[in-house]
Amino acid sequence: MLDINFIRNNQSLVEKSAHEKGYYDVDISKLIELDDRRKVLAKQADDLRADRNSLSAKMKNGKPDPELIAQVKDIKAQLAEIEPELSELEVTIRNQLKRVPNVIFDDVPLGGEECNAEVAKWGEHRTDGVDHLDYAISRNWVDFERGAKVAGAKFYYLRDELALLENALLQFGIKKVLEHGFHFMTVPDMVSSEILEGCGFNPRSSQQSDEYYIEGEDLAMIATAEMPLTGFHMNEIIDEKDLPLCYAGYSACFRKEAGTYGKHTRGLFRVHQFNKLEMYVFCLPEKSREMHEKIRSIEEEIWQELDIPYHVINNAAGDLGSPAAKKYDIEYWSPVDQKYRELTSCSNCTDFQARSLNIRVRRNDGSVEVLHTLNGTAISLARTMVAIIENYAVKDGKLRVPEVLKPYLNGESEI
RNA sequence: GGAAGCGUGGCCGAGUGGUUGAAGGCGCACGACUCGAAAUCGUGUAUGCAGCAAUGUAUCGGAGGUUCGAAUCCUCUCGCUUCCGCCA
Repeated sequence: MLDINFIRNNQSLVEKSAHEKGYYDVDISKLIELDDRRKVLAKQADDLRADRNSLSAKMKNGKPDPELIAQVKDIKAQLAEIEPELSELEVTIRNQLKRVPNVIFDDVPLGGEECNAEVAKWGEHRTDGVDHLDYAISRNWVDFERGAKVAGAKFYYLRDELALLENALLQFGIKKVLEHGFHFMTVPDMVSSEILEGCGFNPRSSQQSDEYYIEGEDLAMIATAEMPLTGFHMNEIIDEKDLPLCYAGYSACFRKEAGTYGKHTRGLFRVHQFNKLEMYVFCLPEKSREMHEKIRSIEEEIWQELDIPYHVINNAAGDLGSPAAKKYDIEYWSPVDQKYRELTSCSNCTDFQARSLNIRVRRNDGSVEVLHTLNGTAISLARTMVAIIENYAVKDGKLRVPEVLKPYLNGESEI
């Protein structure tokens, strides 16, 4: 969430960003009015408490004075009138505040998805591709039918070489993130609502929530390791000298994907459960733009080494989530569909998530401020396998193995 | 799941209901000493909110309650540890 004082001082900017992102359901002026009221009440309550405290202090020697006690009781009565409204107001303000999206950077294209700007392009488009699902089924590498039998549509089994390919990709991904100084981690696959909402995801009550929730518990299955990685440092103050903190979390990811039926749902591209290696960075505010470029370059490096043609887009405002100030997507060129498809994304969330979860930095000079967080996909395995099959499979033949994956597949050049 | 114990500042660790936002130590910062360093000594060192500031106020896992006054008492709750049960 944003800082209420920032919102006060930059009201039009905040409103403009919310509008550009496309969800504009919070009345900023009203929010500021609520906070005005909160300040007045808080001041009154503080003054009353000051009176109460000084009167109480007069009775410190164990000599209760009926006169003073009566006065204190009167003050308590006044407090009792203010406090409920004050605490209710604080909750309301926080809830409203959580709904105000992060401000976009000035180099984010305005408009909707159609305004996404291509900022880089790599590789030669292949003209012939192999449909990944037909191919994988023909090799008996994937089983959606039995997946549906045990868990429902969009659940699947991977087997034999494809399951081994997934493992090889993970090993390759781990190697890459280690090379770039990330700490490899495995994480809880469930998080509490506090973490989920602090990351800027829609709450359980929301119609748009994409998460699976555990009945009777304040828990959700994670949609990305970004969730537990953000929560990792909740309520902590990190010394400046320890930043940046770079983590790469591997987890299963669970998404309901409600309402996406019909949008390229075939096969492994959009499923309810997949595995992903996610990069996550906590850094100084003035370093986050630079770090964002670094994460993007790592992602590009991965696709180049896998030799998958791609382009990078700077997502337009209407395509950004609530927490992101700027986001890059890497889309690979699908030779089957003759178009680009999303493979990874990386976002600079500035201080948006960190403020919600109270994650701060203690500067060398002793001052404390909210730090910045960023996240980026290292490798999303199911989708990457789609891209690899499309680019590397030989129709009615074997799957050629990308050079960098050979070490993890017994040195085989085809499987 | 049953029983017991414990949750205090960046960390460790004191804390008879009343100058306790909190002793002491560690760590850290600055200063002195030194050619420099180590050691030593001195000073400082939680966060939120309001305020230009002085300062006020809140916070000792969380939420309620008792009291003129709660880190200290009561209730609930969450987490951790240990023992038992169960189990990859």
